[in-house]
Amino acid sequence: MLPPVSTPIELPVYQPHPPERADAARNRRRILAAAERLFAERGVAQTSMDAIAAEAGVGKGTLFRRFGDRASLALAVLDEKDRQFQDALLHGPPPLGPGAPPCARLRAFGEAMLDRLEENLDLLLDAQTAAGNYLRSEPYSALWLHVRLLVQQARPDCDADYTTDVLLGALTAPVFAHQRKARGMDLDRLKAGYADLVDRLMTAPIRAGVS
Amino acid sequence: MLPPVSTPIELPVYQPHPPERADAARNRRRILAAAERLFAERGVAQTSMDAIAAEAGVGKGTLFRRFGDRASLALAVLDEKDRQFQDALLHGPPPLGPGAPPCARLRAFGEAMLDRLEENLDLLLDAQTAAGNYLRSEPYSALWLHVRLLVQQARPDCDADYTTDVLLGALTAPVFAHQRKARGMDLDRLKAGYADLVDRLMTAPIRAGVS
DNA sequence: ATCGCGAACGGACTTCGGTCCGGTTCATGG
DNA sequence: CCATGAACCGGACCGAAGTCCGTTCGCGAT
Repeated sequence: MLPPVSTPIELPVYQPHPPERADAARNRRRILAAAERLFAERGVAQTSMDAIAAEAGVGKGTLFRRFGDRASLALAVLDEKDRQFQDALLHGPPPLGPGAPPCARLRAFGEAMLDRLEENLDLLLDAQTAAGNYLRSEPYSALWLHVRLLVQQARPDCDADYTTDVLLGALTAPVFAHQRKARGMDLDRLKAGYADLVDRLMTAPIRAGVS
Repeated sequence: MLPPVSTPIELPVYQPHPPERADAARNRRRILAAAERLFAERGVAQTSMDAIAAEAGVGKGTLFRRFGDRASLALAVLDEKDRQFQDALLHGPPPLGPGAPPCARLRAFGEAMLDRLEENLDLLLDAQTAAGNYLRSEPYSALWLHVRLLVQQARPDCDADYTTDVLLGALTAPVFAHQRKARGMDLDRLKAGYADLVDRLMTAPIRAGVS
């Protein structure tokens, strides 16, 4: 039990970003602004990369140089939008922020994430549809570490890595979209379901035998 | 508590498939064979739809007419490969098949699914990377109903729909790929984690309060 | 102020998934 | 055996993602 924390291949090395050139910074801002605008006015799925480049007054090559691919751009736009969410987690008031017991924080986290999904579903779908590259992204890693820490505090006797994956897997954009749209489950039901999930995972008897 | 089973928009109507024309059937077989061959010999990701059409000696239009899109083709190929898995679930020996207690069947199901993921990861990644169209597919629905039934039997006092999503969410191709490749978790650890997940979800105290 | 270099730029180009539509083929009724 | 129309075929075509590479330009050094 309790397998070691695996840091298998590459741990997140500090990247000393050689300082960004002035025009590069300008273009990055332009691109993000253009993307945000177009996403808002005609929908994420209806917006091509060419259109964003044009709207930003920038070549396509520049766009891809800075953001790599469509999913990463979506992620970057999203990142701007919920930077506040990011540090509500770290420095905000309880129960989302520090100060509340870990279980309560996990529940609050789920609720906040579900609201976020409801709010930015298109963007999140786009960002997560790169066949798992999303799971390697920096924003996801941050969420993962956050949850993992809480899990470890609340339930030191389980495989925290795995449990974290389960909890975050339940807050995935495609799953959420399906629950919400195809099955018509409403937001409150999902919140209740998640809260119950946390409860059950965190309060279950230790290593229950077969049933 | 216990929200009603939602059958929101369209329930699966029986489609009386007007009988398939001879040439159509022949081409479908050719395409599946070609796809399987190319996937095997040069990898799923490296195989374009054009290449499959060419290998099958068939026009591109035909390919897309029969399978709709890339993900669906992957799913069809997969379906051929694990038809046996499908009915091991329904008619095979316990604990996978009927006869064992639901909890045991859920654990066996997870183990089998993980083996399946290990075996056909590329194919499954491809099939599931259609931004959630996979979740509407027939094979997925079958798995979902299977798990849902077991959940309901093992734990009649919870939101079975939601719990089912959680259990299947933990067996998703992108998550599996990330656990396996990026984090280097081995298969046994995942199996243990899933079994423990089932245990915790099914044996947790009823409606535990806050902690 | 000038120079030189490497990073940044941008748009033509390639690739590939997916659609369209005119021509062909299969199955059925006469 | 033939007429007929529905279903099917195939490849030209399209739009969008992502790459390439010759050109430009910011910026530290002289």
